[in-house]
Amino acid sequence: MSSADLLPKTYEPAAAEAHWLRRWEELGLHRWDPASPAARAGNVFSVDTPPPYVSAAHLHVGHAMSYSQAEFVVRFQRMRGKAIFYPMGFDDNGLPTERYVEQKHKVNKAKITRAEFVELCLQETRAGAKVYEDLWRALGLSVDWRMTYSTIQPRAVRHAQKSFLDLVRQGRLERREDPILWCPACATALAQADVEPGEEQDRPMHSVRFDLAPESLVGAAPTAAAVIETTRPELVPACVALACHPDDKRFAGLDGLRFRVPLTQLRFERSDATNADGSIGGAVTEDSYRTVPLVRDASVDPDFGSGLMMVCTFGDSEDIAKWRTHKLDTVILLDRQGRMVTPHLPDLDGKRVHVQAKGSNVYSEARAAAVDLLRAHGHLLGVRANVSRASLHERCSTPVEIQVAPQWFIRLLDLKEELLQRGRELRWFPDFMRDRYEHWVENLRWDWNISRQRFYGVPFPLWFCDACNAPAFADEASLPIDPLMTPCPLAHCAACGGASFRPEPDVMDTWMTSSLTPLLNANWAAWDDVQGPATPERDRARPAIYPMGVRVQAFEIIRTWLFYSVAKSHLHTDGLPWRDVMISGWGLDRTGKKMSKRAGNFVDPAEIIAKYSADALRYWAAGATLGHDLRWNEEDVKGGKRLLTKLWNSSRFALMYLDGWQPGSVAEAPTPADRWIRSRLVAVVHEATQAFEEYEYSKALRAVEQFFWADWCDAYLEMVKDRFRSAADGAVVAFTAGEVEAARVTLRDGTWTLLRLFAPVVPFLTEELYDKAVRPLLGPDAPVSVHVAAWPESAQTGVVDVFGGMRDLEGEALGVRLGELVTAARAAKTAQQLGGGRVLDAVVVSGAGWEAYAAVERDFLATVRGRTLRHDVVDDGIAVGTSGLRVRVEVAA
RNA sequence: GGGCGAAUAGCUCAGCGGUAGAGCGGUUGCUUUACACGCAACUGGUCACAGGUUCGAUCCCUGUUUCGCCCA
Repeated sequence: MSSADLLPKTYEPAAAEAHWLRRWEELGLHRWDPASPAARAGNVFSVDTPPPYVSAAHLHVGHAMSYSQAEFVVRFQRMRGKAIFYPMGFDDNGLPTERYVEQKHKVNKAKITRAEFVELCLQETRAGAKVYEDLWRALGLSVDWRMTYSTIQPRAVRHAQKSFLDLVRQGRLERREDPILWCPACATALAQADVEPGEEQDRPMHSVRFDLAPESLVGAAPTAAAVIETTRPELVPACVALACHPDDKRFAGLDGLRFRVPLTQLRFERSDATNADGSIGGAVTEDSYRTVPLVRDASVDPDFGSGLMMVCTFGDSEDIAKWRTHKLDTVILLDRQGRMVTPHLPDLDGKRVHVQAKGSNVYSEARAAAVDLLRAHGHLLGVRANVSRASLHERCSTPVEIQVAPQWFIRLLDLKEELLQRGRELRWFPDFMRDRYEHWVENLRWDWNISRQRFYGVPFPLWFCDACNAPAFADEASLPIDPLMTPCPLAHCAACGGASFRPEPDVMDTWMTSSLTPLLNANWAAWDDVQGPATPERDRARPAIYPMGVRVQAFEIIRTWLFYSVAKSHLHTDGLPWRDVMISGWGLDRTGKKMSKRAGNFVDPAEIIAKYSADALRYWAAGATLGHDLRWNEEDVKGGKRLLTKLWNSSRFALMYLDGWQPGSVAEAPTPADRWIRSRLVAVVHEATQAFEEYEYSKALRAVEQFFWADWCDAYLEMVKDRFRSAADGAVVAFTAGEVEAARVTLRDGTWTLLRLFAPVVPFLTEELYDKAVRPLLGPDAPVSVHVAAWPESAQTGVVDVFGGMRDLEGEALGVRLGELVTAARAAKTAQQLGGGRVLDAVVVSGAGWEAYAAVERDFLATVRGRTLRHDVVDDGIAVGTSGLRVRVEVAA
C-alpha cells in the first residue's frame, strides 16, 4: 500500500472528530502534570477560564466563540512546551440558579423547605453542567476534566468561607445597616452587577411645590416657595432635603431656610366605623409639617428642571450620596416587598410601587395615589411628559429600590489606590481594556455588600448571640459549614455570656465565590493541609500555579469578576491573581445584536458542529479580533469548511510525491521557487508566533491562512508540479535530481510546518493529517500528536526550526519576480481562454531588463507550462508588474 | 451627562504616515491527474464629516455626526 492511499479522497470530520476526542482522552494529552519537566522548571501556563452559569441552558455560538478563542492560545502554549493547567469550572450558586429553578419548577417558596429547594438547584446544576461539558468537549477544548470545579461544591464553599473568615481577621468585614440595592420581587439585596438599565419608558415629571416653613419666614418674602420636579412623587413624603448647585444664585435667598414636606402634615385617626364605600373610617386632620433644609451640592445640575432637586431616602444612588455628604435624616417609606408604609396616609398605605402587569412594569398604584393626594392638597403644580430608564433587576426585570438593612460589607473604598496599582501591574490584552478597570475603580463609591437574602448559595460561617447579637464565627478547621445545619460550637457568647445562638440565614453574593477562582484552582484553602499520596488530584494544594498565567473573560464583567478577583488576591495573598488578562468580545447575531437565549436570536453550536464540524466553528471564532465583537455569519463557517478541505487536498497532493521517497539519497539543489517559499514560511512562522504570544490568534490565523492559500497552494504547488513529471508525462522543463529532491524536502517540511501552525485553530483536521500523512515521514521519534509537537519557533531561543530558520532575502526577491511573470502569463492564457493545463509552445517576453528575470526562467516555464521562452523586441502582451516587460503566449494552432 | 470602542468595496472585516487589502458576493473564462468546497483573470472604495499638523494623512491632533457597550 502506498502512503498516498493512507489518505482517503475526502475528509470526514464527524468520524475524525469523534475519534480524536476519544484518543486524546486515552493519551491524557490535556492533563496537568506537576511532575513534568516543564512544570518542575516553572514553565507553566495556567488558565483561569470563566465558570459559566450552568442553569440557564442558553448556550449559543457566542459562548463557543469566546471559549474557543482562549483555547487557541492554550494549544499554542502547549506546543511551545509549557506545562498546561487548564481546568473548567461551573458557577452554580446564587440568584440566577434560584430564579431558573423557581421558573422551571414553578416553585412557591412558601411551600417548599429550604433543603428541598437547594436539592432542586443542585439537580438543575448537574444537568446543566452536563450540557456544557458535552459542548466544550465537542468543540475540542483541551481541558483537563479531572480538574473541574463547581462553585457550590464543598471545596469552593470552604474557599469562600475561609476567605470570609480571613477578611474578618483582617478587619476588612463590617456588619452595617446601609442603604442597599434591593429587589422587591425577589426580596433580596443585590449587587450593582445584578442591575441593568431598563427600556426607555414614559415616566412623567411632576412639579411639586414645597412651602417655606413659617419659622423660616423671618425676613423672607412670605410667599416664597420652592418647586422641584420628580418622577417619583410617591417618595415626596420621604424627602429629607432640597438641593441645589453651590453656585446657583437663584436660591441665594433661601440658604439656611427650611421647607415643609408636602403631605407630612396629614394625620389619620382610625375610627371603628366603616365608611359607606367599605373603606376604613376615620378622620384626616392636619398637624405640623416635617421640615427639611436646603443643601448645596455640586452634583445638582442647575439646568435640570427648576434647578432645585428633592433628596429622599431613598430614590436612587444620588440620594444616598447627598444623604451621606450632608448627614441627612432617614425616612423609609417602602417595605421589603415594595409597598408603601404610610399609616398616616391611608390612601397611600400598602400600595405597591411597582405592579407586575403583563409586559409592563410602569404602572405604579402608589404613584397614582400619591399624585391624587398632592393634587388634592394643592402641591401638584403640573405634570409634563418625560421618558427615562429605570434600573431593573436583570433576572426578573423588576425596578430596583433602595432599602436599609443589616448586611455584611467588605471595606474596599480605602483600597482604591492599591487596587489601581494592581490593575497597572497586570498585562491587558487588548491594552485599552485597562481603562475600563481604571475608571471602575476610580469611580467606586460603595463597599462590597456580600449579603443576599436567598436560599441557594454559600452560607456565612457564623451565628448571632440571641442576647446581644454579637457574631460568633466558625472555626476555620470546621469549614465548610452550614450554620443552619450545625449548632454553634460555643457554649457562651464571648461578648455577653449568653447561651443561645441563631444562625445567620443570609447567603453570600455569588461573586464572593467566583472571585476566588484563581485561588480555588490553586487550592489555596488546602495550602496548609497535610496531604498524602491518597489526596485526590482535584484536592491537591497547587501553590506552584499561582499566580495564574492568564484570566480569560468578556469585558462586561471587568467591574465584577475581574475587579473582585484582583481585590481578593490582593487581600489574601498580597499579589496579583494572574499575570495576563485576555478580554474577549461578544458573539452577535447577523444584525449586530448580542446573542442571547432570551432575545431568541441564538444559534445552537451543536447544530453548527453537526453541519460543518467543530474545526469550522472554531475557524469562525478565530475571525474575531481580540476584544471585539463578532457577528454570526454562517458563510464564514463555510469558509472554515473550505479551508479544511483545502488543507486535506493539498496534503494529499504533497504526500503523493513523497511516496516511496528515500530522503537524502541525492543532495538537494533548491530552485528560486524553493528558496522563495522556504523563506516566506520562515517569515510566517515568526509572524504567527509573535501574534499568538500577544493573544492575537486572529492575526496569526490570517497570516498563516494567507500564506497557505495564496503562496503555498496557488503559487508554490503549481510551480512544483512539473518537477515530478517525466518527459513522457509532458514535462516542459528538465529538472535535475537535486532539484526534485529540493521540492520533496520543501513539500514535507512545509506541510509539516503548516499543520503545526494551523493546529491551535483546527485541531482535529490537523491531527488527522498529521497522524495519517506526516507522522510516518518523521521517523520513530515523531511526537505522538501534533498538539504536543514542538511549535516551529523555539520559545527559548527564538529559532525557527524549519528550512534553516533564516530568511533568504535574495530568494524572496527572486520569488517576487517569478510571481510577477507567472501572473502576467496566466493573464495572457486567460485572455486567450486557455486552461491552466494547456501546454504553451512558447512564451514571448519583450521589453528591456529581462536579465533580472533570467534566474527564474526554468521555474517560470515549469509553472505556466511553457516549452520555450523567447525574447522579442516588439512590445506586446500583458505587462509584468511595474518592470516594463510584457508577456504573451503562443500555442500551436 | 462621563468613559470605552467602532465608522474602510454590495456584505463581514483587516490595515494604519508614503500609489487602498482579504474573505464572501458579482462578472468572464478554465472540467489543468490535490482540490469545481477548485483555478485564472476581472469587477468593486472622496477609507463618516469638517478643520489642523506634515513634503505627504485612511492612519496623528481637534471638533462634529452616527452606531454599540459600560457607567452615572
